[in-house]
Amino acid sequence: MAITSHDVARLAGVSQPTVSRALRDHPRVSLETRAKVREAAKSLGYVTNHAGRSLSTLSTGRIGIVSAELGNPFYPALIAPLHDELSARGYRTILVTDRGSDPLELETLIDGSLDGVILTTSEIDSEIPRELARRGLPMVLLNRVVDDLKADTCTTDDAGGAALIANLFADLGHTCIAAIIGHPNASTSRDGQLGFVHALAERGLELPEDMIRIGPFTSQFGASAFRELMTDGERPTAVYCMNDVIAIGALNGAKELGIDVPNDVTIVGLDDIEMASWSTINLTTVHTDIPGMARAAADLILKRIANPTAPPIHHQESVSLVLRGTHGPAH
Amino acid sequence: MAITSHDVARLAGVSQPTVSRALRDHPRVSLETRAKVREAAKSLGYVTNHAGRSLSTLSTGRIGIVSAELGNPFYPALIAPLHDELSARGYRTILVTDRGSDPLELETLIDGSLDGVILTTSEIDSEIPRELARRGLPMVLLNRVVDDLKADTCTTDDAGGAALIANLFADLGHTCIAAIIGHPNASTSRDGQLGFVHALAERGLELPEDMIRIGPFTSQFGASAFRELMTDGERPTAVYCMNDVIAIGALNGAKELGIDVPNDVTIVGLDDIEMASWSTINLTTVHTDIPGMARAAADLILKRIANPTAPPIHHQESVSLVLRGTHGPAH
DNA sequence: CATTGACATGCATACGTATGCATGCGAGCG
DNA sequence: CGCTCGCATGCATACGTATGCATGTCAATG
Repeated sequence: MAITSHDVARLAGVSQPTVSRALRDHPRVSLETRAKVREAAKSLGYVTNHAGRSLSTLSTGRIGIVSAELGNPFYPALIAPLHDELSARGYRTILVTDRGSDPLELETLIDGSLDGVILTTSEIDSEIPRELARRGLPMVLLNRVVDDLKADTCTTDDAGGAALIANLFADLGHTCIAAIIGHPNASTSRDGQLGFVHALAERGLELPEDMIRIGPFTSQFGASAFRELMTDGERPTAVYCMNDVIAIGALNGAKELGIDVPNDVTIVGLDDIEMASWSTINLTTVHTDIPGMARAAADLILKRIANPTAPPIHHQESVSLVLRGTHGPAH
Repeated sequence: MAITSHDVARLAGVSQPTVSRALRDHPRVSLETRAKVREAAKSLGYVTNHAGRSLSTLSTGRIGIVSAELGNPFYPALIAPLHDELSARGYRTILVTDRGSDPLELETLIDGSLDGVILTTSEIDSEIPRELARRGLPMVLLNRVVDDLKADTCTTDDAGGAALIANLFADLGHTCIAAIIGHPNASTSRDGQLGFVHALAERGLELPEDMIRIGPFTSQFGASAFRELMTDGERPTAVYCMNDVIAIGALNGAKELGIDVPNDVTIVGLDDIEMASWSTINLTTVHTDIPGMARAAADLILKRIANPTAPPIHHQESVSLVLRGTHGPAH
């Protein structure tokens, strides 16, 4: 059915190996033969079969990107530049959407169809990165990290970002402070929370238990957690949200309750996704260079593929405060 | 380096073909041997090599989804249920992000590494679907369609949705009506525009040239087009946006200009993505059953793979109006 | 006890490509 | 004119798995 290099060889009047060499510009094929083979291949519409090539070369030219939360715009924003960078370096990108407990996913990563894997949504106790490490598959942990694993990582300064916000709150005179935090098995949540609490403490402030809400990284959760915070017990005057999606959910919750932001309450996010800059949102948040982080991760995985035994590299992207319209002084 | 079925065979004391059969529960392998092989495979951590299997069976168990605009939340919302449905039916999903003129992309689709392809962002004159058709690769056109091609399609009733909006505008008494439309080489744009103009005409209304803005499906374009419409010449009192992302951009533009929605102007979108229901957005729009459409597309591609020569099927998803907070009567 | 048949397994090979090695050819040199 | 060398190409094979066919074993049957 499909056209093979044997078909091309027959048409060009050469052997199959010569076709293989000619199409990849092997220097030991005469220019004349190369042209003849090229023409035959073109006229037949020949495309090198991936399974055959991959079986023969024991490499695939494909890198997997594992992401669980495509619905969170942070991830598409991360994946697009990753794809572009890898593509420019001659690698194809396979997006593996990790939808929870699908055992097929792990197999997809280790069945030999990928040269390397970039994990973006690992949890602290994830088995997948450990299994990949065990099998020696080149891997980069992007964004979220896993404990006690010798692997390349590429992260943002979550603790530093949280500290920026803690100091902003302190500068604005807030004393009753709340936080809406992502699930704690994401390293970003853990590091952000620790960084936040630590920085508050340095300013003589604290984050009491009942001012913390923990849940998924969704706007729905942001909204419901915010409503809870504003209706149960004492009302906070400033709310730190672990990412922009949660923060936007909190803004939705405020709208529903008729609470004015920033006059009644300050809401701040983290990531600076594109939506945060929309006029209808106008969220004060912490900026990270997402494309820059993606390019660094692309670089790391290619280095790792080239040299599987080099010591692990840890790249950390710096952060900066973006003051927009959702913060204000304590009243 | 990697474990092969030969290694398992050696450990289990059987031949390689027996390993192959045992692991796939071939009935002609004794239960005893199956257990022995399973144990050997498990202890070695054996995973079937994809290239080998694919080369031998001439099928891959993988379906490609081609999407260009992951940043538009419509597509992740479409891809997630597609992935789930295909996964439940035993197929893996490969997301191929089509980033414009990358010639590698086409090769990725036709190099034999996919059993079928679902195209979500084809343009009317796209070469890719035609090339796939020429090569007889099973294919479904989802969301956007291509002219003069015998292929399965799965679309929403774009013209019907646009007509719902036209009638809403007419019912509300609007006479000065504008439209912000996506690029015209997307079939959804063309059909939506035609349906809109036609339905307006039936109500004795029209859409003048200078009330139309055409551009990409982004919120940035929605905002800039809206600002133009409100500052050049006569001001429309109702603006039809070709999708929710553009509509939200228009809302941003309105905010920047200090224009009140819906008192000063009516803005309506199309798709009913999740963001449209957020309290901070609260967009009046047209609802489509996105997961339902995805499931239908999954069904179509699997049917097509099972029977490549059956006549093409055209699935159309119906639509309904969702009245929220961005429409109002003409003043 | 010989024959048949069901059943379990192994052998050989195919899938498509890439590569080490051998071969053949022509030119250059002594 | 014969030898050597370089270059272009073909041959054989490897990559890992799946499958048609042949083979072997054992129990049941006449």
